Amino acid sequence: MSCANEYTPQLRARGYRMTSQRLAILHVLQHTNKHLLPVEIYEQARHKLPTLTETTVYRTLEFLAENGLVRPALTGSGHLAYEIARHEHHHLVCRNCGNEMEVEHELLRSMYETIESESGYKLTDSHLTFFGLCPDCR
Amino acid sequence: MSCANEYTPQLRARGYRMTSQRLAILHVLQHTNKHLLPVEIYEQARHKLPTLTETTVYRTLEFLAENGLVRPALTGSGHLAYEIARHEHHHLVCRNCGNEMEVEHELLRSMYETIESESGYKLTDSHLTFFGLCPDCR
DNA sequence: CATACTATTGCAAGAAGTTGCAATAAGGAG
DNA sequence: CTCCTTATTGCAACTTCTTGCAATAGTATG
Repeated sequence: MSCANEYTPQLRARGYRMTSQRLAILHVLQHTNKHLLPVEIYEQARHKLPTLTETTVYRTLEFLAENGLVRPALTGSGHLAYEIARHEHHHLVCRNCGNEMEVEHELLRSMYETIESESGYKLTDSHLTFFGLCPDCR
Repeated sequence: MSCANEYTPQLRARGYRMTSQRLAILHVLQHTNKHLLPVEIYEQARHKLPTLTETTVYRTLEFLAENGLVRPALTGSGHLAYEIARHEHHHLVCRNCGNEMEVEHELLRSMYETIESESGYKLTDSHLTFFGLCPDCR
């Protein structure tokens, strides 16, 4: 079917199934390097799988995010967009021109530790978006 | 009118107006210590101002957030909730029981500096939510 | 390969959030 | 206090997102 098949065993191991819908959505996300809105994913995946519905796209994205195959990110306008889960990172968005760059999760490791020891919580994940002015706009 | 009147000069200074709608919404947020969803704010503010509409609530919250009077926060289910802007802080949510605590922004200062020097961006604000397991659930 | 179990999907209805535009009302000026 | 400018609101239509439920289709088993 597709290169996205590498994900099948990951789902199986957790008792879930690989379906053509999940495959189509993963495929779209694998072949872009930016994060996409649910509608954009729907439009693109529909080319491969015309029977796909928006409902399924929303549910699938939430499902894939819970299982760590994709990552949600908050856009500047406050909407959720998704991207394939590669190395863990966060986003830094320019408030002026909208330009974006990635912030390596590694940079935040010591902060994670500080928060854990101060709070007593065991951190599992986080949802971080930083806003600012890029070098060109400041 | 209300204790929220302290905000009037802040808006005036920026060329905006204080209105009964903004006052009612600020009032609601001032008298709770948790963050509220737009619908909840609408329901509560409506008691004081029955002519208020949901449209206005959404627009007002976005406006107040842009002007630093309220802060948006992402809930566990991925929705935006709002709270009055007091000291700057972020949220730590338990993935198991939903319990929440605040993370002082101060704790993140050195990370902010690291990000600024690595990226060349000037950070203005951020949208951070941490997830994990609270002491009781871990 | 046929059967059964149940995870997953599609549909339809509904809830939440957004947008354009004409009407309203802050608040500065006379 | 009245008039004028224009920021802000309410309305209505629309888009986006969510939910319940019956139908569908992966996949394990015999």
